[in-house]
Amino acid sequence: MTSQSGHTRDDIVEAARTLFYQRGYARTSFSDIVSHTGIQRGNIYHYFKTKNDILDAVINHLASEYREALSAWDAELSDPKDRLRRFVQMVLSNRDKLSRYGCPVGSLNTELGKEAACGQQESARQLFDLFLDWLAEQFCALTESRQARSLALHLLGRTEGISLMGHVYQDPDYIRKEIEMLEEWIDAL
Amino acid sequence: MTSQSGHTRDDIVEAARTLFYQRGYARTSFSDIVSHTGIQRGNIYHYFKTKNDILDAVINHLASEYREALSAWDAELSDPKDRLRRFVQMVLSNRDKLSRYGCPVGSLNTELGKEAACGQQESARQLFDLFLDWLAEQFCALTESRQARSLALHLLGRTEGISLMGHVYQDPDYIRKEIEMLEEWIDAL
DNA sequence: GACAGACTGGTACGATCGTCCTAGTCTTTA
DNA sequence: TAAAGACTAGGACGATCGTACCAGTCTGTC
Repeated sequence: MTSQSGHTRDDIVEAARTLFYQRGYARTSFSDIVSHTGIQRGNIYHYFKTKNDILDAVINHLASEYREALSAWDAELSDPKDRLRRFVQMVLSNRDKLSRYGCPVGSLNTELGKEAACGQQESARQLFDLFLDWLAEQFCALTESRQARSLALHLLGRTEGISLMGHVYQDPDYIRKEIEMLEEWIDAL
Repeated sequence: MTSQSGHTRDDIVEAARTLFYQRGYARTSFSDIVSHTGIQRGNIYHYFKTKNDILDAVINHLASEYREALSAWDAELSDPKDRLRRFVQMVLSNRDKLSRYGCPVGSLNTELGKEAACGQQESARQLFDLFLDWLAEQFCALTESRQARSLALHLLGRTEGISLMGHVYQDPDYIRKEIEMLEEWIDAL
């Protein structure tokens, strides 16, 4: 392997991503990552100086993953409404995980947005920006408007609310019904 | 004082309530509570055996506070729609705190809903139940329906989504506009 | 085949965590 | 006024936290 880092680094990021999602960042310790990967403390330290750096890598990993998904949708669908439908469809198809652990982006932002966290609210917010900008583009194509961003924020807020309540009440069926309402909302645009 | 506990206990609960809200439960330590109240460790331990017990007390404190507010609204307003408007109005008037720290109930549930938390998701969920049941009552009076609960869940989800996005983007103005939309939704019921 | 640098595995550190104990003080009651 | 029990203050406990260091191994290059 000529380029730096191999699968070991990826393993750390992947495990951390899952643990941060399922337990939250604060409740996940180095020891948790060690026991879930078999990779030793010092070895992890070789790739990341601090726990914060791991969080950084996880966020970047998520960001590129989401970017890929969005550009795949762009390539796959040309109608802005279809793209919006694809977006809410994602919530629907993830409803089991969402009702178990909540929205990865939403819960991460909620945690990092608190005081005296690690000061990475901005990085986490970028994950929202990714979707926000993409959604705004679609709305812009539908209604030539300065309110495209408002519509994007509205839709994001709706899906986040759905994820949160679906998580609290562990109710995939509620998610399904709410997503149907969102689809009707998109149709009526 | 004949009854057990005086203001000391209340001080602990009040400080913990604020700290848990602003920093999250996991990131709040005994030392934080000590330094924010001036009450010594051992003294706190006299009232609460574990940190979990403090959380319990905080949740109960919030619950009774919310119950009071709801019954005050019941006494003050008779029209179900007015009551619903009062509910969303609460979000509006709290928009500064909401955009700074998020929704107390929502963020607490998000944190406690994670794996390997302290197993108090149920207690935290009761805070939602409080509002959910009350909202369902109002919807029940509007439309004789089995879907009153669905409507209540919908409204709660909307407000939680608004709180979350308003928090992430620290945008009280977004909250204001979204609340206006919710008011129109109530009017059109 | 030896040198450099990426990588691994294990240990040790100081700090802080939540918990616990205990000696002393205040308040109530008989 | 003395005994009882609620309350306070402070320190100490073991465990675990994130961080740091280091001695070995693997691997690619000249």
